[in-house]
Amino acid sequence: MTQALSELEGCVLGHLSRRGPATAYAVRRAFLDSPSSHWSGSAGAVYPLLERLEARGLVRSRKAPTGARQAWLYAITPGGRRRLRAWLLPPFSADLVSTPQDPLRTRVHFLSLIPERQRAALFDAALAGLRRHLSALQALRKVGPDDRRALRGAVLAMRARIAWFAGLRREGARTRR
Amino acid sequence: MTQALSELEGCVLGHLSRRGPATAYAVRRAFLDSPSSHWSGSAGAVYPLLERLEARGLVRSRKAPTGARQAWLYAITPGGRRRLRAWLLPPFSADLVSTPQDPLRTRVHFLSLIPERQRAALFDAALAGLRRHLSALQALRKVGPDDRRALRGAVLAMRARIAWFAGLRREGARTRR
DNA sequence: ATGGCCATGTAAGATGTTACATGATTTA
DNA sequence: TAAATCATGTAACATCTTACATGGCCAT
Repeated sequence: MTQALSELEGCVLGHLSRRGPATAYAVRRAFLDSPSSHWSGSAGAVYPLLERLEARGLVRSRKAPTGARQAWLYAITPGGRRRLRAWLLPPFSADLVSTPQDPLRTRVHFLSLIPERQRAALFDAALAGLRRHLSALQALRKVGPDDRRALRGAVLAMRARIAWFAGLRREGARTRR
Repeated sequence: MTQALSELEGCVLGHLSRRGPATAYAVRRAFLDSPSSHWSGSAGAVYPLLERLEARGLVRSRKAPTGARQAWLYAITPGGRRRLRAWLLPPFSADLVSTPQDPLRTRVHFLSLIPERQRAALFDAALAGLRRHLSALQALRKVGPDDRRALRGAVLAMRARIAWFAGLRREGARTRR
């Protein structure tokens, strides 16, 4: 009962809580405009999601004119705020703190399938890509303190991945001689 | 055309490449037994996935007795090996190197919704969970060099997250006075 | 006034999950 | 030999994605 919020549902409720009532499209824009978004903000995700949240009583909608057209304006309910707080606050389930999935790590699990002499090129390509992405992150000028704090976490995560691959490359070079 | 492999497809092909022909159940076991698995190894994922791979010519199956029952034994094909190499080796697409999703970071994006006085408790709960998970990682005794290298990446990622939250807590303490 | 983009959705498909069914094998 | 577990799937459902439809708005 009282099913927990998914990540996407938490983000949508969080958006409504911070910005006030919004149309589904405005919620989509927040995802479409976010540089770090893991989700595409696709209409087929957001519209049904808001309907589900309304069926659960976490948001309420009313028809409202946006320009000359009618659209549904969604607002978070008191119950929605309670659920959002439960999503945001401890206790944190194990999958929140466990190691996030990393597609490069997935590939490292199969490194033995790659001939030794090709591995250095793989490490270098990964390092180049990781550094490029880190630069892009650091070039972001986030406005709010929330984004700033989250961005710091992303930067630290990227530095850790770079240090990891740098170590792999050193180890490979040592092994090869 | 020649659709790229998904993460799960890459893992399954990698397993078949390393271990040789296997039944769908044996592939499932690899996921079920893996401590770090992001995937559940559910039957409903693995069985149809192998059928899709066969339809694409990347694996081939034959009926074979496993004990007294018949089951499909899947083997990777030469085309499957080529595709697996393309999945494993550079060039790496942007989403491989971009910051992996972190549910704690998602929540930090909404930290402003939490009263200041409750944030320290949040940071402490996160730190406790992160440290517990790091200990569990370090307690693992992985056998192969692949797992050892991947595990090092996971440990570094966890240390980075811990350092990040430790910083957030210090910052919060400084702000509060 | 019209061609292109913005806003509001809907539909179809991909890919995962949990739950179920069922026969073989092991264990108490 | 009965119960539990293993092995082999299938089915129903959840939740994303991309692609489509459609009407309003804006710039030329």
